[in-house]
Amino acid sequence: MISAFARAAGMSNDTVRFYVRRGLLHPAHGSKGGANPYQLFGPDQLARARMIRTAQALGFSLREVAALIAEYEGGMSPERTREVTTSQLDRLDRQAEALDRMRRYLRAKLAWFDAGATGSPPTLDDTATPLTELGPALTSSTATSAPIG
Amino acid sequence: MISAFARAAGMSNDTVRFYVRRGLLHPAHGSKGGANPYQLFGPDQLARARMIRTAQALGFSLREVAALIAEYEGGMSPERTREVTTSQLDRLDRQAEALDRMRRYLRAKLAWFDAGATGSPPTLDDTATPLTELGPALTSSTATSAPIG
DNA sequence: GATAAGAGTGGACCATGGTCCAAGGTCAAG
DNA sequence: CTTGACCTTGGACCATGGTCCACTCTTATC
Repeated sequence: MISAFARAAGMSNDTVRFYVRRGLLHPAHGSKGGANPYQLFGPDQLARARMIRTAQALGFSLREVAALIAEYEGGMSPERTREVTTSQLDRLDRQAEALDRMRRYLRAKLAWFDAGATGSPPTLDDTATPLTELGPALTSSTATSAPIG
Repeated sequence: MISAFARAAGMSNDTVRFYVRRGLLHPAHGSKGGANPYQLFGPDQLARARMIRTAQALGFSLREVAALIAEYEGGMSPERTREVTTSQLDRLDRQAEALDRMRRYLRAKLAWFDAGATGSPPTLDDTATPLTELGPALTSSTATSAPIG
């Protein structure tokens, strides 16, 4: 039953089918269903589904997730795997930095709030780590200070 | 000059215009340009552009970023602001957890690699914190263990 | 004053990640 | 053998976040 799996994975049946079509999940095929046989999802696929969600939440596109999975399942050369892993880690490290800054800011804001919202509010101070949409490279943002335009 | 700004912000002119249309940036209008006056972007808008990128990288949609900005610029009631801030922080906390797990996994993987890729490879161990696509609520994923389907 | 560079507008177009039918097959229960 | 629940496939449709293009208007340079 695809729907039991979908429920367990926290996604819709359609999404599960979508992922199967995209090659992100590959269920087994049982004897039921005649032509158009029913799909069978084992615990491995459940783990995979969760990994997809996590990776997605971390900003990976489905295409990237597919690569991650291929790598995870040993479909690549060791060198390439290392390379991919390193760059992913890099990206996540930068993301963690941005995340921490944002969290600090929000916490400071709440604290400021609880202290009566007096004085000047905290600041995001976004001058460091611009992180261009998680792209592979950092943007060399030349921080101009005079009104641009 | 919109293009100088766009370059400084690390996005295309079209993207800048897109954000302006979406109300995420609001440039001043100078005397130049006759009808269709030219847009002027000050340093505040640059900071804002960077904030947008960061928030986006953290998984916020443009709609959410707009809310964030409205809040940031004092367009909401204190209560509502607190509420929004709290839920954002919550979400980021969960995301940070997922991120750390992923980073630990990748680091372990690299270490395992450098140690000669011997024995069993590390595991993501995704059983905790499913985080349904950063959504507002956690999915109550009843972890079934037998083949589902 | 001609001309190129750059700005503005409006609308078409695109990829991603789903979501939603409709049509038809299968299965378990009664 | 009918009924209802569930499956499959195929294709249409949708929101998001841009990107591209054509056309027109300014502005700066010669």
